[in-house]
Amino acid sequence: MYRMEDVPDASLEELCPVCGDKVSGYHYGLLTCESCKGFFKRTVQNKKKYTCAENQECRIDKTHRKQCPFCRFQKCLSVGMRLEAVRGDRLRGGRNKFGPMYKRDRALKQQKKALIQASGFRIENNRAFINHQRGLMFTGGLLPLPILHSTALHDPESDHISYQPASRFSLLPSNSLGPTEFASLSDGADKSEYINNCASSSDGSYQPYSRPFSPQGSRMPHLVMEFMRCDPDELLLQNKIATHLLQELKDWGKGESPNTFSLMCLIADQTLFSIVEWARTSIFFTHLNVSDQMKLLQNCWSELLLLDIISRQVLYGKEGYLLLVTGQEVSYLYVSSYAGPTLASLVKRGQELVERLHILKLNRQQLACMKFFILFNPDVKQLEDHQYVESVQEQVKGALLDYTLCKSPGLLGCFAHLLLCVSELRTLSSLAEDYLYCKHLNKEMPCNNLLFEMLHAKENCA
DNA sequence: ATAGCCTTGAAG
DNA sequence: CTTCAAGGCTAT
Repeated sequence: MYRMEDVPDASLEELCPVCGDKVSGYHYGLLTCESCKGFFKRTVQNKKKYTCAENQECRIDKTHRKQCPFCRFQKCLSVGMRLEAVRGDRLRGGRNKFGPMYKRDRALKQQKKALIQASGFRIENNRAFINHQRGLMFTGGLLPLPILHSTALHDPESDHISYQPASRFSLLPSNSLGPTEFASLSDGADKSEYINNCASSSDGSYQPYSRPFSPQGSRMPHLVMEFMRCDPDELLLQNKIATHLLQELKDWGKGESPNTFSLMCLIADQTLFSIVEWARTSIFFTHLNVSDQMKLLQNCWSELLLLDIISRQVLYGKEGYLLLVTGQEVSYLYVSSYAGPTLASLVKRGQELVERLHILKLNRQQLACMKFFILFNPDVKQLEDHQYVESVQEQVKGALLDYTLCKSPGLLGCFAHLLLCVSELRTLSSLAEDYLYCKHLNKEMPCNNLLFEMLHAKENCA
């Protein structure tokens, strides 16, 4: 019996993010199967136009992939396959500019594997995950984790927690490129490099999400595209936070491990760092002076943190489980057994919000807008550049409205519902802050961290 | 049209 | 030289 880490090339054990078939290598930006590689090539080379007979949401898997080329191609694009990697000149052989990216992705996977080994996680067989979602708890798992393991209520036999294989997410989404790589992609006049007109904006900058074959009705406002560029990639984030967490755990000492609550604080803290980093380097925010930046972040950190958690459930989560930023899944059964009444009701309302956003079919584009909407809150007191913040929020609102109307033309209420969700989020975040503050008063909170500082900063403002 | 296998050729 | 992701070929 093979263990995952003994398999010669684990990357080939992964599944095609488009259809779930066996991966044959890197093709057009990421690991895919041979058939989707061919399909993507044919489509782009021959400039094929497909239409969907259904509602543009056909399920694409190994058996159904032939049925709707429209949805298959949509999925190709949405998981991050690159139009630019299909050569306009049909030149054969050699390498293109994606080479270094593939190399980096390999290194990342290697690192992740090492991480998983070091931490005692057992990665699940992806095939098992796709085929037997129901039975997973009993078959795939075997996961007594060092993390999330210290509460007496957790029974390792019942496998409430499982490791979430990263390959469910797009492995190399368009926005995982660094700035230098953006530059190198956009100025490519290489003879073997096919830059599609539609993939480059008029100012020459790279626009990952514009697509030449986009169906009518999903044209993306320019601003939404800008937001998407600022949006961190889930897999990179997962790696970063998992790495950090492991380091912290090592520092913690061998003997005792932190309790579940402390662990959650560590994770929240790291997430908060990533949120601040996101804001710090984002469009519009960089134009503000530091003082206003601080005020905005102190105002909305908990909303953004909560939105991060909730959106993860909507976009990637599965029923009955809480998906952590580290990729682990925690059964709600476990959560509720652990939580007191306050936390339990928070979690319940959170789940309801997840459900509402799920029904609204929240996607990453809308999420990106919501984050900016929350960040640029003109209600924050004593802003030096109040007018600017207000105008940004108006622009964000406009972009979200445009995008949402394009996306679901029939559903006028969709936009309004999203705003209602933002408002519910605000309520929940305020409750969550209260909860954390109580924890702090009871001296149950670790306090040398950003989470604690944020909690404190607001208290001083109020 | 699809998808498995083949050939090519610049980068390392 | 070897690698391996690009395009090409062809039976289904």
